[in-house]
Amino acid sequence: MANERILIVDDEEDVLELVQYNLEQSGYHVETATSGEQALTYSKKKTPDLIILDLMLPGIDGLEVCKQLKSDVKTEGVPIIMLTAKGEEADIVTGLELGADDYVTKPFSPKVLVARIRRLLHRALSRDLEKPPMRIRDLTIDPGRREVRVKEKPIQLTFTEFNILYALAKRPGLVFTRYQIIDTIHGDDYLVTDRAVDVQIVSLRKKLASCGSYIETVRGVGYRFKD
Amino acid sequence: MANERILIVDDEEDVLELVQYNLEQSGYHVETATSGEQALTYSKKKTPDLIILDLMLPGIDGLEVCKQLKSDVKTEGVPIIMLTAKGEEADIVTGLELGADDYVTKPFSPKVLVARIRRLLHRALSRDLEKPPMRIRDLTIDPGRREVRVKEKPIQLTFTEFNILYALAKRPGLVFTRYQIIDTIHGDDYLVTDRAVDVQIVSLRKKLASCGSYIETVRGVGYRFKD
DNA sequence: AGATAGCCTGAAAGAGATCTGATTAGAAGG
DNA sequence: CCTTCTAATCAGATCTCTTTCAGGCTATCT
Repeated sequence: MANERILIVDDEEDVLELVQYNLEQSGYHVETATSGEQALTYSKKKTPDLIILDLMLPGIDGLEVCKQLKSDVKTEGVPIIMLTAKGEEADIVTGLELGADDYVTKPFSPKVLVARIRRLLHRALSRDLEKPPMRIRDLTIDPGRREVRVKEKPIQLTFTEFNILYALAKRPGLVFTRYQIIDTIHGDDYLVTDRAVDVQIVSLRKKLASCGSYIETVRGVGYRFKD
Repeated sequence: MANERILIVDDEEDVLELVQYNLEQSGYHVETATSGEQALTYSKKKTPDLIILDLMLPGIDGLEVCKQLKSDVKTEGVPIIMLTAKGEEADIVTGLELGADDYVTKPFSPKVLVARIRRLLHRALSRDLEKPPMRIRDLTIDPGRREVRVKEKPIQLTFTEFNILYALAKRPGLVFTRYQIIDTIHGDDYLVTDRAVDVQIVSLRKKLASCGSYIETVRGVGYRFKD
């Protein structure tokens, strides 16, 4: 409960200030970004607890930001509140489809915004626990407690190993290139060789023992989780 | 992997060399241009897969080049990374509005640049990966999972086999010469005999079994996918 | 500070895919 | 039916991609 970090993304200074003031009054820690890039970069580096996202942004627009955040393991769980101009119903619908959690139309009352924030943060806390474990034959992946079991026996995975496994297992059959894997796990410009992925895969397979073969190599392309 | 062609536009020789060296190390095929005019001419002749564009150029400046590229059907889809001097925020914003996809401020680290390039190229590529499977009578081609099925039975294809089949099947009825096939699979200047294509076709047909005849030989010209 | 765990790199070994060049089979045209 | 092309085959040579390993770096904990 202590002092959640909220990221506000908007290119208008006045809006930023207004919101920042109100949120800080309510006891939140506030960070700001004025462009889609900034928002993405920041989110991937220091995952905030909630994001307030203006849809009208120069460069990468809000919807795109939303989409990217929701497709990255690291940030997919972060609640997003969209800020939209009145009469942009189409955007609202798209945004919600892309995974945004709520929206507020401009002009808005700070009180309303704070109320929405409180609700979402509250919900987010309990949601992680609700994420049901996935079962794939002998393998159980529990994203809530970040635990993996092979034939009911718990396996110790490191942070990265877990993320890779989870990312692959969420889309069984789909092939991921090494760089796609890197991008999903760490931020976008995370500078590593693709060899790093191989090494993680190796130790994953080793730890998964009899389930190691669930991770298939697709020669010339990347890896995938067996369907 | 498939040797993407990257065009670098900058009037400073050192920058060109530095970038060219690093990109070639990373396996890209690099072309250079030292003026806006050159850049435009080249791009229209041989559409590159990505353009790195310095904004400070003699003659037609970078922003103008960007605008023209993005307004031409042939090149509008090509990702553009702008190179800007520090403190030219205004240009960055204009550039992004004109449709540029990313920017890097000078001086920059080659590693960061390579990471950005990779990201942009991926984005273009993964669109392809998420395409829905194609069905042609008994044959199913699923680009996302790089899997082919004949009468619902999965067939193991190698990297090249899959690429050839997919390329042909995307344009049924259209005849491809052997060299066109090579060009689509590997980069433009990939030096192999056209015998290599025959061999791949043969093993493709063998693996496709009853669907093998979907690939027709066009005597004296090349191959095509039966319409 | 020293120790430990996690992660990344680069080289080398191993597995597999791909290419070549010679040869055989098969079509087209006279 | 015979000639002349082009396509299909094949097996070994070559090249590429993956796996594996050892060493180093960083962050964290003691």
